[in-house]
Amino acid sequence: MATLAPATPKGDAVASDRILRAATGLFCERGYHGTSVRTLARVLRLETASLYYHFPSKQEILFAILDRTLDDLLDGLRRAVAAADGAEQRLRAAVRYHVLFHAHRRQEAFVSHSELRSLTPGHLRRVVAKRDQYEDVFRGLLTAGVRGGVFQVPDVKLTAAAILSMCTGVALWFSEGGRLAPEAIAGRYVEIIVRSVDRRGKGPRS
Amino acid sequence: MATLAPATPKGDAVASDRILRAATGLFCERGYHGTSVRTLARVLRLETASLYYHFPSKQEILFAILDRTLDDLLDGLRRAVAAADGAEQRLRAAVRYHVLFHAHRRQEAFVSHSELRSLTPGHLRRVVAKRDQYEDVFRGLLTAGVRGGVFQVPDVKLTAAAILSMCTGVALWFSEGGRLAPEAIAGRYVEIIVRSVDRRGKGPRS
DNA sequence: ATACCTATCGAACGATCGTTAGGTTACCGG
DNA sequence: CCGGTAACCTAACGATCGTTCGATAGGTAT
Repeated sequence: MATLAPATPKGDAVASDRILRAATGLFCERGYHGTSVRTLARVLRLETASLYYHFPSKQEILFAILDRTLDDLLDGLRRAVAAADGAEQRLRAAVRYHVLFHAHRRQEAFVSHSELRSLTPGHLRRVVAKRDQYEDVFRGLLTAGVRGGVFQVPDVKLTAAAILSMCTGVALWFSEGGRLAPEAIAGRYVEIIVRSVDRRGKGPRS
Repeated sequence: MATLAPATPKGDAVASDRILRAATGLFCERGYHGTSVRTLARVLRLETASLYYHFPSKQEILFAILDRTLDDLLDGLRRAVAAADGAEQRLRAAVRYHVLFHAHRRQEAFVSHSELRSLTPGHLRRVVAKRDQYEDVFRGLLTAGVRGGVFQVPDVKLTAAAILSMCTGVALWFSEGGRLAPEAIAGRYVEIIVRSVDRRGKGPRS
């Protein structure tokens, strides 16, 4: 199984990691523009000026969150897909990984989707490039399945976007103490998606 | 077919509608907290103070956008569902309407989802109540289909959330001049979703 | 002891925030 | 021609914004 926890090995993190974690929580809850540097500092029991020892600006904090999250997401996806064989199993692994990531690392995932618009143009370009790579993996999986006669997908680009929207939505409502555990949710989502792309499904006109 | 255009009949709108339209665009692009009242006024070629003749506060502008959008959304959905017969046709109509709404009124739909967190607690409560009603319609459609033996859905609540996430995602990427027209997208989404809930789909274990 | 580096602090900068008070214009019914 | 009202204006309020400056405490190496 791929790693889902953040990359910090030790119990208490480096100062910059503490900042990023607190910022992720606040950006998730109130948004980037809705969170002041003073509020972030107060949560960390620091003075405002101290933050600027670790990060040159508020914008760089946001970028660091998104950049790390996208790296982990893309890296984990490639691992998960590489560990599976066959088009259907690969798609199952990809969907499962995506859902688990969005459940376990809900705040980071949510911020990474909701605060794209708060990025500086240069930062946005870099983040979007990684997100496109991520989407390309899913398109590749669908295309492979279609070529292999396992899937029936009329429009690969559209279907990939639909699948990702659906799975990413988990980050909007998932709650740790909720009715369903991440693994259970992932299992359901895998079934829903595999059904919808399976060759043996019903045709376009009933 | 249900009405998808905003309720303003005349070519040039009332002042408050002009404000709401401009605010929707800005809130969609930069977010609520990322949009200043002065920016909104400049776009409208008004002075800042003039806005306060039409709305008592910035917060009320946001609420008006979300409240109207949710009303239109819920009203249109009920119309669309009522015009169809049978569980599958009703679900098709609901999905189609939802996708068309999120394509045609992309900005309002996007703001209604992304700026929930910027609402005052009291306003949030009212908006969430309407959103829950909306989701209940979809749950009801799925439940009816399961009872009627048309659908096979192991978890209605989860599936409804998944379907709505998927369709709502259209508002994130839809572009008016894009490759696919709203009707084409809606058609694809209907097929994807109907396939995934159809009784005759593959079982949970291949 | 001295020099240095890391991490923090108090205090303040100019800019911008949402909002308000009070005045001005244009039109409309009588 | 007049009173009233709708729609807008200029100007400013106190608060908060992101950021910077210079100082300081504690640890480590020389």
